[in-house]
Amino acid sequence: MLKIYNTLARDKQDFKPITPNTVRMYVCGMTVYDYCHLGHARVLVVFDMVYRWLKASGYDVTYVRNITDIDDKIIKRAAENGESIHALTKRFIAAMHEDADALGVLRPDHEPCATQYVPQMLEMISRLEKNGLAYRAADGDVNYAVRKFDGYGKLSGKSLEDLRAGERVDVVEGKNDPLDFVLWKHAKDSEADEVKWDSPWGKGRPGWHIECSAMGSELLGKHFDIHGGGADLQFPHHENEIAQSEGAHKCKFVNYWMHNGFVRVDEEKMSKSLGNFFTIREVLKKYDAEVVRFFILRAHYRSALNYSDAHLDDAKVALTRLYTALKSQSISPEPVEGKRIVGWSEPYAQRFKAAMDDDFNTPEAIAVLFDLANEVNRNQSAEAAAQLKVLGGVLGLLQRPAIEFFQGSVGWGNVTLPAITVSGTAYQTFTPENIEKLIQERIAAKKAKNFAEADRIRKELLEAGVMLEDSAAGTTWRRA
RNA sequence: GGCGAGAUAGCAAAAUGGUUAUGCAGCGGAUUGCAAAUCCGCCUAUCCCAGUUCGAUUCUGGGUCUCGCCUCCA
Repeated sequence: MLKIYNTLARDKQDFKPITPNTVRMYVCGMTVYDYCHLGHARVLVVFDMVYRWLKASGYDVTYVRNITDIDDKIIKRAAENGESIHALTKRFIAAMHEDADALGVLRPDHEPCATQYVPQMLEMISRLEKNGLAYRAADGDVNYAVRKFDGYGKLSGKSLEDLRAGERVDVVEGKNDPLDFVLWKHAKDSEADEVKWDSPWGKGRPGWHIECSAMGSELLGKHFDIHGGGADLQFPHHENEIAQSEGAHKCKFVNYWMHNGFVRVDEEKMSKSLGNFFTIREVLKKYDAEVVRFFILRAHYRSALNYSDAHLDDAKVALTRLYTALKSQSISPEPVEGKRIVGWSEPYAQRFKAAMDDDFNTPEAIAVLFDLANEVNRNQSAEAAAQLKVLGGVLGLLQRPAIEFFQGSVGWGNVTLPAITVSGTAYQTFTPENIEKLIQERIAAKKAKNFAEADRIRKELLEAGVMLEDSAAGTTWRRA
């Protein structure tokens, strides 16, 4: 049985869906005003893994991941760029999709944009007002009256007293309580029409938290199974979502709250405000996207994950070992549209499943993959290789032809090298064809027992980034 | 200041009241023309101090250090 660490309970709990065999899951996605960084990559990959595991476990899953396409930062950035909100968000939504696709992240079933759900948000704010939980402030904003909601703080483990005692809660004019948060922001004269919607409280735009409550209940119902996001959303965002949803609908909002840990740089949280972030596309220039995905899944989703080139290098070598095992065997039958039935009764698969069922313990599941690779290599087992590929596929890994992983398909047909001259011919361009010719030259040299020449070719290719490997079956190459 | 999470070998990272995690690196051997890859074997570990226990890295208490949330943040 699947166990999930529930932030609400601060403990692992048996997962019991509200409706048998179905899971309804909502994850807080991106605010689209800039490129995604590695922290975003982690949320994308982690919950993609959760989504895949739930499906592999036989659940009928509805996965919603929202897009915040209206907020202060977006307005500010659009103004700075001198472009419309829509043009800005459209651009970064496309960029986000590119990044997510590269990382092997499946598209969610729904990807709602906040601006498309303003009526549902207004409806919810009206309910809150009716239930005595919202009030109109002097400045025209509509705020949520936190102290009127019994149980505020149950997710984050904070009490209103603790929060008020905190040094960092500023008194904000217009709020009855410093902790009250905005549901509806009144329009300002300086703002473009594009960010103004009509409402019973005058023109304005939604506060940040309300979109998730409104879109969640619209697409998944008032009460659903799983809600996820980065650990920094636990408070206040998710706490406020609970207050809004339960305050409006008077029923439980979400059964299981999941939060992934941060990506760090030098033991510090990677974040935009600290400026210590690496965008996904930046990293993908240097590292294969699957290596990045593997790097993320190699750590447990709740623990901190330190980013560094050394760690990515390490992940690359480790993933190479898995692909090497796959390369040695011809795997048949090929998966049909990525779907192959997993034989869960097999011992390795059982260990894999037990690991995944234990709060998505991907490091343990990946350890099983390495044991399987050893099995493949030791016994030349095509069966083990097939299983390795299937189980890897459950994590969204190992699905490319091994040769593609080793030789890569991007960007190096045109790289010019210091010429490697063999038998009077100078090879100066880095193409698979030239590499193949050099391999043939080397084979000829070897046959002639001219090992010095054979070693020279191998060495010069290695310096150019191509590693040759001899085996009984012939010589193969891979990117070093 | 309030609340919370964590400290595992050279690095990364799981698990566990007693028995090999796993990957990388390192060492020895097999294999190879030499390498690489692979296989076999080996080496490094549980922050500190008490307590519970036949036995603790694992449980309890205290300490030290690190990180996070309390402000936008995945």
